[in-house]
Amino acid sequence: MAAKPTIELVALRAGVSVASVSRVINGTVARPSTEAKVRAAIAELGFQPNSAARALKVRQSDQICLSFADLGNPAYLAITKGINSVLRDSKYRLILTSSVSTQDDIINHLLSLGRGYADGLIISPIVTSPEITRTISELGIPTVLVGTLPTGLSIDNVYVDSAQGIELTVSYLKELGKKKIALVNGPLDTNPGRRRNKGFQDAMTKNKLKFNDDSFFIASDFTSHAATDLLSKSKKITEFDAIVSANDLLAAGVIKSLTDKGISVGRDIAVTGMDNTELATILNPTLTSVDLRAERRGELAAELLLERISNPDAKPRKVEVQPELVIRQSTDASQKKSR
Amino acid sequence: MAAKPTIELVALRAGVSVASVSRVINGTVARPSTEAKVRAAIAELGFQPNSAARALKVRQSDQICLSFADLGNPAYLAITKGINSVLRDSKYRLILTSSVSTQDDIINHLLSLGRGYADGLIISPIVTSPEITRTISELGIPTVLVGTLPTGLSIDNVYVDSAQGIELTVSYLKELGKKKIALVNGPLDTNPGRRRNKGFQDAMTKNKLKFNDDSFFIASDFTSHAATDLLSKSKKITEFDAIVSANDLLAAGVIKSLTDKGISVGRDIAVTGMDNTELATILNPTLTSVDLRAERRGELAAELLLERISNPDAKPRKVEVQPELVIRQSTDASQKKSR
DNA sequence: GAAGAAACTGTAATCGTTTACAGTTTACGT
DNA sequence: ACGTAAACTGTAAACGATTACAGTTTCTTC
Repeated sequence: MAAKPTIELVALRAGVSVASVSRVINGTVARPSTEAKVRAAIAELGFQPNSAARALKVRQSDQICLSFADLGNPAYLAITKGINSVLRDSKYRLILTSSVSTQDDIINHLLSLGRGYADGLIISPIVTSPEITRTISELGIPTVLVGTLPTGLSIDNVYVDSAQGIELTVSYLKELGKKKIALVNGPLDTNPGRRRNKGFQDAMTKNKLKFNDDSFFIASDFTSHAATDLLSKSKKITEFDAIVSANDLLAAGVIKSLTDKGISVGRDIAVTGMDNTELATILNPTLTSVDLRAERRGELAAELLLERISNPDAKPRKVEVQPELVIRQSTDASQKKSR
Repeated sequence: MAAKPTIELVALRAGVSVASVSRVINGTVARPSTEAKVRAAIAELGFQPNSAARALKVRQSDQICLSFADLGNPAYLAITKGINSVLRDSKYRLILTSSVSTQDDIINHLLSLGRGYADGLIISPIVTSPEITRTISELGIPTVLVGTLPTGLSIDNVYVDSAQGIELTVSYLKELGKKKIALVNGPLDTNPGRRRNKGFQDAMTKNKLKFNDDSFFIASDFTSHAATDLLSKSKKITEFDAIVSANDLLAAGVIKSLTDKGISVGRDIAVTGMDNTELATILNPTLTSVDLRAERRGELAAELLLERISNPDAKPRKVEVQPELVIRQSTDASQKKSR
């Protein structure tokens, strides 16, 4: 390996000044003849401008930081895909900071952005405390938060109303003639868990459907195993004619438990999921699920962030994405294969 | 927002020189009294050292770049998790470069590393051409390749022998008394597709099992839909007593098609998958699958890279990970729930 | 308490770019 | 062909850290 060529070497080779080389690289004015000489020298030397030096001088890193609690979660992954599709053609690189789960983790991570290694941040905190939002605001770094945020905060925000997704599900089930509807949810000490419990209560009330404490099944986490563990011991579950699950994984566990009990899902009991992941089309029967548009939220977040970066003083925006119910065999056995 | 504090401001505040501040930050010698003054000043000002300036001076970015064709693929995601778990406690940040799929993409991306924004690279190219491996070698940046590589190349490498995984599956099926075994594979113009076809042929030959062209079912891609599309029109498939699928998604499609035909998977026909993703435990019946240890490969790749960075002249290493067959209901109906 | 060694600290150069400013060349109109 | 405006180019000073080197302080030892 020869030493890496610098802009100075290129200038020497091209017989121009370093300023001219820099200008060619950055697309500012240059006479065609100069540009040609510089480009030739760059090509000959295989020159690549040092990003640290540039970052130091212009005070921007061309990097955007992504901060999620757990990339393994398909919903976050879908968000990431959306972000990536927008950023792919931009100059920005994506930095991953996964497993930032506790409040202290998050705050530390936010503070570390003061080192200037990122021009913007897309964050979806699993917990949203005032400390966190305050730190974000004080940080002064362009930030978009994916997830629901208390009103009155001036942070760009894209979110989906999952409660509305449940409402969509419940009224659809009512139309199908279902009367006894249960909710299979994950832990209530999480944002999604709380929100979905509340959403279910509201939806049931609004649709004038009866429910009580027995209508709620709380699994130990949001996985399919948690759902099977919970339901395999339960006999009560078969008294319901429809089961709303807080996500697709739980729904998979529900379907499995019911099938094992000899119940025909889609015919005897309707089951719905939430997130509309690929799993919904793989399960047998295929799963009716609320699409929370994770990938779309990712795209929007990235777009919002780019606008924020180019116009830091604009008024913060909140963008809501509409959930969408996708009907498949688990509620309607007549459905043919669909995606 | 006040202007960001610099090391100079900290020095002023602490009543010492910038050199001392730098030394305290970097943990080199300093009198306790000096250190205390500096730390106090840092805390007061909320100082965070600028990473671009540091990177420029010390010629390292504390960033590691990850280059995958498609993060959406669960296997890549698992590798990423493994990498992340190792890098979490290091000083390194992870940069994601997803969707680097064609050879030109890869080469361009490799060259761009010349800008010095990463100290190391973990790459799993979907295609491996001599141009690519040559570029990696010439680049002189510490690199670990995840995936199989022609012998004789001096690049750190971690891989799993998927053919051996198929051999494991086939001999297990033979033990079960299966005689007519089919392979459901994805496209043959991909590395995994080619490799698995070959692996199947070898395994069948080695186990003295009969097969011919009709034993190979080639889906249009590696998804469950491709498998169902392929098999729903096929009657031949029911002539087999075991079906080896090239990954879990295909296996899901296979199970679905067979179930729709009224065949009891695990009892009438055995089905196996590959990758041992979470899906294997969710499907009904649960899926016997070869674990290719993706997360483990990620961990190893990260460890290899860290060693390479700290010791650039060491001899390149190839690390092989052993595949493992996980038996579940799709081949053995007596299996109880397992994970 | 003084000499010498050891430990620490400060000054200033440096990393590789960008860009303000001043200086030079080219283009244009007459 | 000449003057002026427009377009381009070069010099040199940043950006904010690290670190060699020399200078200073503290510690040991007698």
